[in-house]
Amino acid sequence: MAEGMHVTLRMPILRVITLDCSYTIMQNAKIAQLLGEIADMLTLDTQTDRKFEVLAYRKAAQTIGSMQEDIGEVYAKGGLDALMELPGIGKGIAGAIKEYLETGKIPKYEDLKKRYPVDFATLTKIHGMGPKRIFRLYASLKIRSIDDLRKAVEQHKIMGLEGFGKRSEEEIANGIAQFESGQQRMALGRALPEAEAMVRKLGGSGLVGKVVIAGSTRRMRETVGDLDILITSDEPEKVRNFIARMPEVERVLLSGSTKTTVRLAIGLNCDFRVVEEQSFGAALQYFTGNKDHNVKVREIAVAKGYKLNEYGLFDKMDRNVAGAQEDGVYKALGMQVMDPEMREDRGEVELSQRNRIPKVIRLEDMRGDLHMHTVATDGNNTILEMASYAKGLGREYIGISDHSKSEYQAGGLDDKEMLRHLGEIDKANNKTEGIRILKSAEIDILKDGSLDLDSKTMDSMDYTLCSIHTNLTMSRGDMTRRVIKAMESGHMSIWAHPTDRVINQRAPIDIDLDRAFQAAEDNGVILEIDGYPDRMDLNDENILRAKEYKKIRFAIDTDAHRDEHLNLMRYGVSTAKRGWLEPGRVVNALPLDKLLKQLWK
DNA sequence: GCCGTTTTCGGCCCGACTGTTTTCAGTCG
Repeated sequence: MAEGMHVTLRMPILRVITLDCSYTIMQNAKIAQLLGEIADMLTLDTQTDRKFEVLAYRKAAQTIGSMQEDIGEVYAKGGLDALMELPGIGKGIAGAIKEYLETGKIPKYEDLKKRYPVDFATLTKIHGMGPKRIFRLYASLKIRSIDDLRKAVEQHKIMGLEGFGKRSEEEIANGIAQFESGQQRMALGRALPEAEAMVRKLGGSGLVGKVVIAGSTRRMRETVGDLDILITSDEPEKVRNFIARMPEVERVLLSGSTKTTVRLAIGLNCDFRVVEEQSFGAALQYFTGNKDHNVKVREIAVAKGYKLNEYGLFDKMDRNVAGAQEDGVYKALGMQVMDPEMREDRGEVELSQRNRIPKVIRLEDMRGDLHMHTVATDGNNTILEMASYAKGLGREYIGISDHSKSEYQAGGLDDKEMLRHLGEIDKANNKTEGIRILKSAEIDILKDGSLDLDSKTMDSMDYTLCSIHTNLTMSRGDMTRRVIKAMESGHMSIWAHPTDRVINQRAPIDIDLDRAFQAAEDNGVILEIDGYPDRMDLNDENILRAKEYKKIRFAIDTDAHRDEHLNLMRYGVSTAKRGWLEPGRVVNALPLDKLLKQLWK
């Protein structure tokens, strides 16, 4: 039966062990690096064409580098067979991994390294440097490391070498500078508004037809490496000039007839691509999916006798079958269209061929927002102002959740102050129509797992949000006990921003999430997806993992500290989409009466 | 080296841009 095919689908993300233990990730990263270097070195073999062997090593490196489960554990549990289950890993590479896990060395790597004693892993990270150029510099100047390279650039030894000119040397100098300034991926919350500002300007220029954001920004990944903006225009030359003069643009890196790449002042590259109307949908599809998603979609096209590229879907006679609309491309391939957030090759390609893409939460589903602050603590607006703004956004209810007393830097409230504040919420409710204001608080889970307010105070709220703000560096065991104790108190409705990570700034707390999720399920604790762009916590991978606990419910909140922050709901919803969360699991997608029944079990 | 709903052999996604070139290699996404 066709149903039996389910089990053959690879959905590695669903059995993910996330960033809990940096040690194991380090080991994966090391193996990925070695396999990548093998690929680099094989590239240099001029005797035989090993193009596809190189490709195989790269794919394997990619698989292991992006795995969240410890590769050593996979091997320990299932041996070579388990390794060969992984995409792109067959007998040969599985053997190499086994060798590394048991001896710390891969013989093939050691052999190649004798011939090419060069730090490919670092040097290939410099923009414009690939294996061939690196090898040439080694062969002629004995450059082995980034330090060697820097010296050679400073002494202008590179220009004049065969295949290198003045421009190449400048490019390398720029590449080194950029590498050393630590080219970190940028938080979505910073990159997306920048992209939207440029889209607005281009849209108002009178030079373009369509202008939209694509790439990882459209997929709403929590961090982005660069921006992609897609444009249709009859006047591509003028568009190029317009882009070069936008104040956001620091300098133009390259500019051709269809593609312009610029460095933005905020420290991010942005690709602008100009395409014809009839190719717009194909280009949007092409520049939105992640690499693996796109490879799979193109393979489906090939299997059906088509060719798919950014210009359209073409049959054997090179006739255009689809391309103007993105949906049209998927439909012509017999695929169900899925939201951009899902295009990460986490099983969506296979499901879409069988019309089985789950219906995930959408912004329109959100009826309320259960986490926000007011002037009573560290917010900027009053209860009434927040309610009025939320009503303008179409929310049916909000929950006011100011801080408890341990958050003294935020002006946290003690029991007496909190009770008075709850009275203020009652008054505000009486003055407001068309939206219900719920009584809550963001209550600290203290070091010992107790909660920061009296039971009596908490009992007079509609629900509680509980979270950790202090003692973030406890051991895994202590942290896990701390959270579980709070969950078992009977006074914890929602676990707010569970892992406490701040994107690009603070690592998540060390906690056994599986035990915590189990306790949440047992005690009816709702998990928050905090949509504040610095947090986005739970993140996509942890949502995928938590939703496997079938009774766990979620809340998607903004953690707003001023009224405009209530618009940040889209970050939370997109994160939930990336976690394949269905609306039935989200409590604040429920109407008020149903929500109230859910909040205290 | 990997992989299989046209294949266990013979394929492997596809195109843009640049610099240093006299027709293309290297790199990137």
